Amino acid sequence: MQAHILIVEDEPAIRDMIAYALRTQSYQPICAQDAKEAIQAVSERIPDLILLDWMLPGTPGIELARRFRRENNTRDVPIIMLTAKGEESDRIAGFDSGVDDYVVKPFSARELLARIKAVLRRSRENEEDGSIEVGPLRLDANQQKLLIRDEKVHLGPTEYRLLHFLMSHANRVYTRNQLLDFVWGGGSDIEDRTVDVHVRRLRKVLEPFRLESAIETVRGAGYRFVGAPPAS
Amino acid sequence: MQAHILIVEDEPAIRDMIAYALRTQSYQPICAQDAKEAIQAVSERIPDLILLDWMLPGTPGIELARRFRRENNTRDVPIIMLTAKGEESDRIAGFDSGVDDYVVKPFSARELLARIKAVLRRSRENEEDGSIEVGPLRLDANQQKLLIRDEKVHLGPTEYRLLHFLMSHANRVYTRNQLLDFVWGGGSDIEDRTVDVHVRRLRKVLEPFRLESAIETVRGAGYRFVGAPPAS
DNA sequence: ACAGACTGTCATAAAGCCGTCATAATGATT
DNA sequence: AATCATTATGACGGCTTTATGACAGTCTGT
Repeated sequence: MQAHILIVEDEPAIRDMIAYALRTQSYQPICAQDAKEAIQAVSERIPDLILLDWMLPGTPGIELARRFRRENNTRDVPIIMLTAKGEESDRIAGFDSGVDDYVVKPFSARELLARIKAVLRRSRENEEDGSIEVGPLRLDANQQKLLIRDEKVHLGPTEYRLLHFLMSHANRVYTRNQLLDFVWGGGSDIEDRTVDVHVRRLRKVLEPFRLESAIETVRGAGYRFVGAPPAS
Repeated sequence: MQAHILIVEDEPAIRDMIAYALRTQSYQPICAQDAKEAIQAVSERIPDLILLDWMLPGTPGIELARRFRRENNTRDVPIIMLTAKGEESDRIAGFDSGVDDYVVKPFSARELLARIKAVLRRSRENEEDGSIEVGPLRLDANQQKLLIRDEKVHLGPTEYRLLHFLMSHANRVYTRNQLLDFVWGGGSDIEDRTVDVHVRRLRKVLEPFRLESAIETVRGAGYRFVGAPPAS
């Protein structure tokens, strides 16, 4: 079944370029110039993926993304942001609003298609459950299992929840107490140093895969899960 | 070949949302407000799947599910329950065996569609006689017989149903209570530890074939049937 | 009513997980 | 460099969850 992809982009040249590229890969593009048209298009058919320009006349893209995330019908439709320049702060705001990926302009058709393919695959794999995939790590919600590069790894319940939380809030620092609240649940009067130990256990699990640095220590603050590989 | 899906739901907003979501995926929705309309609709055309609200005015959903299961025409139509906010006790209160899956409100369109897709796929696979084959295991629907590598093994009714459920929902973890719902049928006021014992009995049966690890324990969660062979 | 097959519950053994602590290592500050 | 503060690490005992074997009640068909 052909995937329908909604393009929300005001610049006609870019829009057409994308639409053309999509068609060559047998995707079905649907075009919208602005937020209004996008909403209209979605009401006719829920797309399988949305390409959303960051800078839109009228309603900014980020606003639209939030709106899609709020609606029940579209909550789970993956969104790829098209951002003008690689403003770090923009990207962070985008990820915060639940955007799945972003591509920085100018981008090549090949690059865009690769991202689309990856996001679609992920969403197909996760559609039956609440799995999370970040880099080579895949946390399967149905199975309570962690898959690293197709290898099954066993996690205890707490480790599972901790990793799940960190992965679904990647690139953001959490203090030990925040983690205790979110992962252990409030009320539990647990020594905050206990978090260290569980982080340690997670890292131990990741070690054989050279991924122990995925969980970073932020001295004086807490811990952070970094999604992007250290391809700096 | 469009799949026809009957929606039995009294809340118009939810009904419409579902119908809309179904149409976007080229399913053919048929709506019913209550048990009476549902029966009427079924008599006109047997749907490929039924979405059944748990709380219905008049005849409760569970009652209707039982009825569908009794009738010869509808015995094999898969049913997905739409249960109100995840009160475990609600489900325990009256799930009947034979419900294929359930979705907890509020649910997203994508989640529902994923479940529908999965259930339809399963039902197509088992369309013939209800037999299931996973790896070296073959469960014969006619007789309560399990064939392991051409050797027939006897199972008790409960063991049979438990294994049948696990095999037809392979690779997914189910809590003891979910298994009680699906396999024993709700309302049965049974100690959840009983599930352990039946799992034990199944494993014992599988042991001579070195297949006892086909049913995995997920600590803190429940049990899972793994389709892929463990080592070999 | 009897034999045989099944099933649910319980007690006990085993296994797995978790939180804490003591100590080493690392980083920051002056 | 010395000292203080923060984090990493390994070990341990307790506790919770599962596994397992035994047993008694129920049901079926004879």
